[in-house]
Amino acid sequence: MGRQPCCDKVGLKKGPWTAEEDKKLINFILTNGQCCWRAVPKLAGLLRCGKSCRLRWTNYLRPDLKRGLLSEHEEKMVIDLHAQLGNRWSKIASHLPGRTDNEIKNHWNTHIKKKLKKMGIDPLTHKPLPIGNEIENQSQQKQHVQNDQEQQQQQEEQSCTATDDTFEIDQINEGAKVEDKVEFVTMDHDEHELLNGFCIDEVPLIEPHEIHLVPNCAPSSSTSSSSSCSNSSSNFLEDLQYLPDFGWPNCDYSSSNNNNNHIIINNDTMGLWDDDFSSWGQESWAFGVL
DNA sequence: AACGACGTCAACCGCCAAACA
DNA sequence: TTGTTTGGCGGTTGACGTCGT
Repeated sequence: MGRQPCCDKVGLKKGPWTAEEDKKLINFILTNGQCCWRAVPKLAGLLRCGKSCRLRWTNYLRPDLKRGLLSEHEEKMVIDLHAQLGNRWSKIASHLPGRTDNEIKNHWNTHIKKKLKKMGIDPLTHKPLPIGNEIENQSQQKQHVQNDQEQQQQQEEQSCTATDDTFEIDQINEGAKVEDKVEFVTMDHDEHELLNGFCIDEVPLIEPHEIHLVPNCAPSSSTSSSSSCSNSSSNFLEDLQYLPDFGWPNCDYSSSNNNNNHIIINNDTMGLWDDDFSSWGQESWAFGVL
């Protein structure tokens, strides 16, 4: 027999998350790490489906998330990657540290699509839009492009069995678009920059004046500009400062700065996170409340 | 000030591949 | 080997905010 069902979906809450629920989920994950999501709602005292918890965490609560609009460079990367990968948002997101597939997908649909159209570029083909008869041709073109993409994808799949990103990038760089090479070169640089210390213009998930997740070696210098916290989640951040001791095995509370209330988490305490946050690439982190 | 249209984005839905018993 | 569950993904929805009239 297989495993137990994810959730019975009876009496489970749906819709926007409340600050209280967020707090419970954050508290649980920080205490226990990410284990099996099915068990999370029960153990965390949430009337939510495990899937919903996972989504909330990965798309909104994860402390390594960047918030706010995508920078121009990130936008450019998304466009380039979309030209090569199509609507494979998770793949695209994997090249943009701190961004989720959902976020990129939304940004694409709401901002980039329009921008490209304004510029006379078809967001599907990434080629100049035909002059006149645009609307009539679009549906036909969509179908055509879809077929082309499918064919291309099939060819890709046939020609390679490896699926890791490095291989894909190599393939992409060998692909038809020469100009994209430049973008990937700069992306590597950017990724490196991001992984080693969060880029300067990043907008952290948690309001900087409330909670900081910063490299221990470099005190936070967040210059967030226009963080737009969602309605339901703005209050929980304030509540976070009242969270109980998370019980990090080797948390160095003694070294927490009284002014900033930073809690220093050494790398060897991050076992719980290894699966998902290895990309943080930091020697240690400070998770604190201002 | 009131209303409707439009834009944004968090959350849900359904499907699929991988993992598991 | 097979059936079931889980986690992840992309598409879609709907609530909420903003803008224009």
